[in-house]
Amino acid sequence: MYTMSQAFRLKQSIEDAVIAGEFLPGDRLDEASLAERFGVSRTPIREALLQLGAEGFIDVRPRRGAIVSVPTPTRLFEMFETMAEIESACGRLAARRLTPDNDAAMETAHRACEIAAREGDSEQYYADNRNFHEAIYRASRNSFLADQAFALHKRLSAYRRIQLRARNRLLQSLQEHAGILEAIRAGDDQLAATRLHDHVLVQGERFSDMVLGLAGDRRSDAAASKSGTAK
Amino acid sequence: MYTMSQAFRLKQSIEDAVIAGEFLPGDRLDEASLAERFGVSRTPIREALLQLGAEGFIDVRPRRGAIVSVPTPTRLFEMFETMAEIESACGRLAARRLTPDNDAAMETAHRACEIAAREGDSEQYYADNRNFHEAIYRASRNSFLADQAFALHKRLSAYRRIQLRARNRLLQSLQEHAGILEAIRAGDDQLAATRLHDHVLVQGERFSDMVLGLAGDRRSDAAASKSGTAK
DNA sequence: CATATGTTAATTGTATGCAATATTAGAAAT
DNA sequence: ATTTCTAATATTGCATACAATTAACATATG
Repeated sequence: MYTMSQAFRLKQSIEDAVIAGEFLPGDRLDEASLAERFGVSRTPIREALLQLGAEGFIDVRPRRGAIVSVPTPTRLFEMFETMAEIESACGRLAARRLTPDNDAAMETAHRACEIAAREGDSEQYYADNRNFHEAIYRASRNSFLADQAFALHKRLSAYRRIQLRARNRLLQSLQEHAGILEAIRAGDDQLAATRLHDHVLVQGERFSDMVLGLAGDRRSDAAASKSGTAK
Repeated sequence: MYTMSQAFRLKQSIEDAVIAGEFLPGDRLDEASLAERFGVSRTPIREALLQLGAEGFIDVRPRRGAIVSVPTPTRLFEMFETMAEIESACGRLAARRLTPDNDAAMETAHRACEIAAREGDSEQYYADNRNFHEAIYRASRNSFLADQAFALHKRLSAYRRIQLRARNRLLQSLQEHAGILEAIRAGDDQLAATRLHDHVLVQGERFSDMVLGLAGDRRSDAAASKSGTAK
């Protein structure tokens, strides 16, 4: 099936590049250079950028070009809080509807995380962690909710990656995963929801604390627009 | 400020037309006729369609054009279930964080619903109902979550409208609103969440029952792709 | 030296043309 | 009459050209 449009492939490529950290928040994505880089005209590039903009991945300001979104610390916290609520919902449903297939998928992903954590391989853990969370999304047996969850997960990946650098955070994360699995398997939807909520939100809180440089205050976001500039 | 691009205006216009029911699920949105209708070239039309596609409002299939999405009954149920979870989250946060402004906004919207319901004006209730729910989204004091909620609310509007036609449903809906408000004001986040969840999900369940033509089975969605065709 | 202003350069927005693909209509065969 | 294959038709995808707007820069002025 080689019937896929260029614009769609480009959308994927640009998204991947952003997720991989090749383009940092604040970087400009001008159509001409991207067109040259991918060996196409501006048209499919534009179409890809507009779609990514509609998905919230990047900011496309009329007449002023596209940049990788630079959320304020407050906004970032809100995004993590929303992620926490959505993942909670997935866990709640998963606890009620768990099937053997979904259980096995979560187990496999969890085992992979365990290995990566033991070896302190944060890059690998980052990948396995994504699979673990995706397995939970699917276990909700609500494919629409799962899609929404995964989309937001991707949008936050740039920030989560930074958070998972610390080694002890890796082990703590793994332990939380175990607790989540336990609750889902016990069919305790309430507990699964709160454990997932806390697991996700602690990342967001730690991250915005990190960005703010001070703990416990998420109101002051004046210094937000000063981050990353293109090389 | 007349600096807004055509593509953006078109996106809004097409979205409005879909929400207003001018284009029904399944209707084809071909670039040429839309271009003629709006007096522009295909380019900005294409850009608008691609953006709407990225937001999930319409389906753009490569080389096969765009159509207004035709969710299967199962998919529709999943969307309502997701809406229920997101609205729950909004209500839960609102119950914890309620401010006088947000309280007043909800009250105003609720009063408007009350009048429309008493008069049996379902078209008016439809509009006021949207405001009421939007007031709850904002009361969550998480603007990102509120945006997500509103976006999904818009996507479902075509289906909710049909549901609200019945008069007794109007009065029941209003009563549920009262209960939701009560729980939020009492600061009972748990109760607010479950009441909102049930309020939203009952719509989804009733609707998919309606689509299926049979109650209690949401598995058989074979007849899904048979709905609306362009005139 | 800082600020304002006018001109130039760079970038985005839209239109048009052509190529590639899908859809439809028609003819032929069963 | 129904099905299948082929050819005509229509529609989408991409490239290019031009127009409109913004950003950058130099120059003048306080």
